[in-house]
Amino acid sequence: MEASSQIIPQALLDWYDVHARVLPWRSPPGTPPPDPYRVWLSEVMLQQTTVMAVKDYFARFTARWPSVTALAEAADGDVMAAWAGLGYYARARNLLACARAVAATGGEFPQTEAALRALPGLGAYTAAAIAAIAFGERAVVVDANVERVVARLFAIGDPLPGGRKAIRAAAETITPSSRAGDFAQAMMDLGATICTPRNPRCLLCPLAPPCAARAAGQAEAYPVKPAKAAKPARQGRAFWIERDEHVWLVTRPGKGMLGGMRALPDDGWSARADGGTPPPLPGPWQRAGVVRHVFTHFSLELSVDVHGGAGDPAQADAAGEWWPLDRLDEAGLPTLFAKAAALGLAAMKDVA
DNA sequence: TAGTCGTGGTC
DNA sequence: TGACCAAGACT
Repeated sequence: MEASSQIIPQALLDWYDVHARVLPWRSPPGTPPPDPYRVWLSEVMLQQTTVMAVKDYFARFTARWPSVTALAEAADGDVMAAWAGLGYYARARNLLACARAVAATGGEFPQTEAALRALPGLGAYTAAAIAAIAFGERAVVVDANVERVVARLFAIGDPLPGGRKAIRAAAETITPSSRAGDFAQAMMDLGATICTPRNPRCLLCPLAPPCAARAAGQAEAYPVKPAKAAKPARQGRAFWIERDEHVWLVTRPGKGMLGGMRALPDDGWSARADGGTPPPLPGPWQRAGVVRHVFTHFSLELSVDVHGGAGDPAQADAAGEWWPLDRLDEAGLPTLFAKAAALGLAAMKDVA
């Protein structure tokens, strides 16, 4: 590697030695790497998710399942319920699949980027990140932070997603062969705290001297992103059926929206269309309220209706279970249905 | 390649 | 207040 290409990583690592964030899944700069299990778990949780949101979940998961073999032996429903509220539930399904694959091959994570990439839920970013952080491999780690830092550093104006090829090539040129994990985490810390999407703090940036976008006074203009499509507004209904201090809950199909999660029965709303399928019991139904929830690609106005009659959905050939109200917080409802359940619960209390 | 897939914080 | 965004993966 030429001397000039080491200036950037060296400046970044010097900055990281002083300013590294202290995080539960991280070891301090220049110290031995953390347990690969904790690196893997944190990386999966951090996909498209903020550090603040992950912290509590990481603590609960590691306390309950201290190793990958312990997690591999967990029941599916327990893991899904523990993940409830964190979002992108395919990650939890893949987490279990990955833990079981690792446990089945001896309980040790593979130590190379290529082998990690083959595991469920580990894409290009996560495989590279684990290889670098847990095993010290010189892997080119490119997440949204790195994309932003590199696009600005080299003033790469090719719009995403096509511009990712040029960004990756540029990232390759500044990735050092030593301290691979620290370098990757330093890039992400820089992107999270200094080289932010809006109002970057260039005056505090250790990479300001060589930064091409900064020199042009155009840091915030990079990376160039395409305009986003408008979100459709959908409508649907959820149904609260209460008997003897229990509520009727279903488990959603394994794939698709909120897949594998417990939920209130609903009318089949989706990103593509409003709901419309009939309720699990004949009426009368009474409107308890409306929940407004915004997903990544659509918004939903979900009416919550409570049942005011008799009948048993279990005898109406519906798949589900009676869940005790005093343990509702253990049901692992995703946020949308947790909000809906709060309305249903309150409405029934008012009646009583 | 482009669409799908959650949630909560920020400005 | 709404649009943007976060340590992306999968199909």
